[in-house]
Amino acid sequence: MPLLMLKDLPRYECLLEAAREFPDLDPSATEVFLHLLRAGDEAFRVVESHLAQHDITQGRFGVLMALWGNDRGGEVRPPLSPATLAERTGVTRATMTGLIDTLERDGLVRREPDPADRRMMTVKPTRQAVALLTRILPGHFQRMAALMLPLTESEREVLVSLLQKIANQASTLSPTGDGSAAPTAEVAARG
Amino acid sequence: MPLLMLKDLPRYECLLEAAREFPDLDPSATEVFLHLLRAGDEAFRVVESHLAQHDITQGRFGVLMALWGNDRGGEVRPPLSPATLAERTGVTRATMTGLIDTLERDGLVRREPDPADRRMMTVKPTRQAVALLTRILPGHFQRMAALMLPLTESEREVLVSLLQKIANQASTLSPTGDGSAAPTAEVAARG
DNA sequence: GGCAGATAGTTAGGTGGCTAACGACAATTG
DNA sequence: CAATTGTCGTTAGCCACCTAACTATCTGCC
Repeated sequence: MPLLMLKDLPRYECLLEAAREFPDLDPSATEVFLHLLRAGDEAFRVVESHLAQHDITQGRFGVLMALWGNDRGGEVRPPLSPATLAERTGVTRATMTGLIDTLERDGLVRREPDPADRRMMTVKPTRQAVALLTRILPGHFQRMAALMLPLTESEREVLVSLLQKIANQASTLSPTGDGSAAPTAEVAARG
Repeated sequence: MPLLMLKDLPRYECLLEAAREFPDLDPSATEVFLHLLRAGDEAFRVVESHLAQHDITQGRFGVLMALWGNDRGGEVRPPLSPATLAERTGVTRATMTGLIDTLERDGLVRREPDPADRRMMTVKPTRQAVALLTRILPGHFQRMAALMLPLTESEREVLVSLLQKIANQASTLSPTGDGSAAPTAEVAARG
């Protein structure tokens, strides 16, 4: 996707050298950060290129998965609104409007007004969407499995727990993670 | 950034349940995949929001870092071309054209024709770019360090090695990783 | 009832990513 | 030398992401 800054990551010696000039630079932290972004980016691209073979993008796929997940599990659940989809897939409502536009144009989704609240719409997947997912998912799962093939089960557990620590820490640092001023002030104290 | 598909990751029991329906679904692999993308995305956003405070984006920051890195280390190195910058930052040449456009508009880089090869341009950072980086970098390093604070040094080493395994595996699976047909055939064998 | 504030969806404008195709030029090869 | 082949930068068009602002509607409080 769009987030890799350096194709060839800097060697560790270069980080050590740069750390002499910048006391704030933590070489091992920087190294983890760069490897995290690179691994995430490459894993993302593997899946993305597969979805592209079915003429679908990650954003649209996420919407279809959210809709599909809502329609499974026996119980009858109310259809989802654009706002709910935006929240579950992690994009803004404005972005969701665009995604639903293209999905609707391609016949994968239908918009219908919500009978109870006239501000709201409901979004429902069409049969073609279900058929498309049925075609895509096996290969999608195979690729995720193939990506993790080099890792043993215990390595996977370790990796998940370490990634969770980073994600939790990011939540406390990020503006969306609430905390607002406190972490910024602390981090920027020396800036 | 744009790569998270599910804000709240599915619980492991749901993955186990879904695996009964989809024999290709490897629950632990899927879990690692989702955590990897989420952690990468959140870490990315932490840094991105800091850069945004200085009116700069990740893509532009990457270009400036590449230019800055080229001008350091004593030796006189020839200025970089857009094609080289594209390769080092991992985007296409077309994308680099756009990035350089906005950087030039904002007075952070200058384009000059290459005297030796009239197809080529050279891209040089301005003084303002150096000043901007000097302002940004301390906070940038602080944020990377803060993100990794919950990890011990040995955990960082383990994490890097596990991430490397995934990145290597992605290279063998992805179309850019050469291999072209072979991995696809293997992965799709059961599809 | 009536008005203030919150919420849903959209629109407008900007950015950055991609592919495909181009013109200009360089390098190779007959 | 001429022709082919390849490379560089750009352009055009698409998509997805964002923020900010808008309209319509609902909710709650006087």
